[in-house]
Amino acid sequence: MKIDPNSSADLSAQIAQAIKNAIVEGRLIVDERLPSEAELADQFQVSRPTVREALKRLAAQSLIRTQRGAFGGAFVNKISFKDAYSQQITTSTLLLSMNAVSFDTACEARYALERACAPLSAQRRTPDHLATMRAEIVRQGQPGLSDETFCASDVAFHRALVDGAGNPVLSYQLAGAVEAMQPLMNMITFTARSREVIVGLHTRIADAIEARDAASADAALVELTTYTMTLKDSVMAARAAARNSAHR
Amino acid sequence: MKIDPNSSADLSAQIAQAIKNAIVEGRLIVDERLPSEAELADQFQVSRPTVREALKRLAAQSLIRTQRGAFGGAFVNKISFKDAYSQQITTSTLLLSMNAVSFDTACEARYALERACAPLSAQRRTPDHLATMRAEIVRQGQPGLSDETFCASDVAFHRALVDGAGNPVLSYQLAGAVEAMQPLMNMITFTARSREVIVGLHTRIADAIEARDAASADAALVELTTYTMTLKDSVMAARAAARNSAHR
DNA sequence: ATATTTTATTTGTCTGACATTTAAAAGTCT
DNA sequence: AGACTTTTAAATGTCAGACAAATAAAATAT
Repeated sequence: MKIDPNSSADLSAQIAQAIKNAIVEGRLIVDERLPSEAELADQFQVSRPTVREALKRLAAQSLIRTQRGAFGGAFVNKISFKDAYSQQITTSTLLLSMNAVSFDTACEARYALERACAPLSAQRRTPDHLATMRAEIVRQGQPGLSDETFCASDVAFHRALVDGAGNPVLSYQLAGAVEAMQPLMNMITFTARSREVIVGLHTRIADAIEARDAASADAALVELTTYTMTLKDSVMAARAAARNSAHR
Repeated sequence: MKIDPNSSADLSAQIAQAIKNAIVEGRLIVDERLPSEAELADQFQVSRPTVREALKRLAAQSLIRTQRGAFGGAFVNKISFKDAYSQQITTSTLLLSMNAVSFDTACEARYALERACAPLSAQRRTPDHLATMRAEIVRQGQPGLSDETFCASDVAFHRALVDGAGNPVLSYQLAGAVEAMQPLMNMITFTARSREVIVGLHTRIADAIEARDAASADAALVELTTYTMTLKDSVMAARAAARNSAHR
């Protein structure tokens, strides 16, 4: 592992990259201990604070974990699906908000991916997944629910659907798409009528998944996609109208 | 923004989290300048090195960028699709290798997601996407190609297919699934015969996308999924056989 | 008016020190 | 001998102060 002191990049960034490469290329394996900070400083010919900044960069990506005390140190971290989930969710969320991704684009992506999971979920869902879906449907039908709570339940329903596919890689990929949509969904005010429609579609989806009927699940998801988009259009139109009348 | 000096977590981790929350919740907006390191150290009642470690954590996640000099400092970074791509690819790749995700699981996820893109790609693909796909098909047919180069071309082909959907969110989500599969695909030795089959299926996919025929594209993708899995099975079987005979 | 130099500010890096945590090793008691 | 306690060494976490390097604004010179 070498670094170039004449490069324009920060030393700590170079060191972090060098160690990251070693991990990605398998030269450092899970749970292997890195040299101590003092030894790394020696190897790279930099000071300990610089090494520490590099290690913090890696820790922020869950690539290493550190432990204090004798026989402590920095260890190559086995990145868990949970770590990867949360990373993906924050990245996706910021990506959508900062790049002003349109509701339609995000919505299309989300439901396209979800439809990819539905046939597998119809095959493999367990009673647990069905129970979660049914429970969320009940919650969504309760009166007096805030829009935020309704949205959160919506996310939980769809995550159960996705998890039903029994493929952790799919669940991981979908986590970003589904959760990152939530802030956008929160902009919608759900009337009693629209909640009724959504609960109806959720019920059809749950029924189809329970009956292992992939085609029906897909059809209901398509309808849900369309309905979500028209719902957003009408909410936007209503707001525009309210703004116009207020300005006169 | 407050931190708890009695918490078990590192001060730098707490500070990073506090600033991250401010960004995610929109209290700090894109291109806004954070206070200087000295001011932050003052605010949080810690030393400058500690603040710096916190900032490096954020920089590692592309949440901020720093600039030296007068009127420099740390600025909230607009996370780009490119940033998000590369983060997702390394995370996905490590997730697969460290958690010993089976070839079948990763493969299933990848093709399920890709099939989700195909109908959209059939609708919206530009001549550019088609040209890329055709060019990669030609490359894949050339003799004397190493397995690695063949795999890389395979990835390029499928990325063009995905990008054809014209939905950057989908492209971003798929980048992880497609690229992270590459190390697993690299374990396969592609015989002349198997390359011929794959090129044939790729041609059918490109033809279908060109003809805006979503159903045919889907059918070809399903065949490709099945074929990839049987290919991997036969490679594994051949290796097992070789091991057995060598041991006798 | 333009070009150059100066200056102030800020990040990047280094040195050295002390605090805190932790597990192994040594010691003590029953 | 075995169980408990104390000591110790090694490592990360934190701090203070200093200097280097970059950079843009301000001041100066042409």
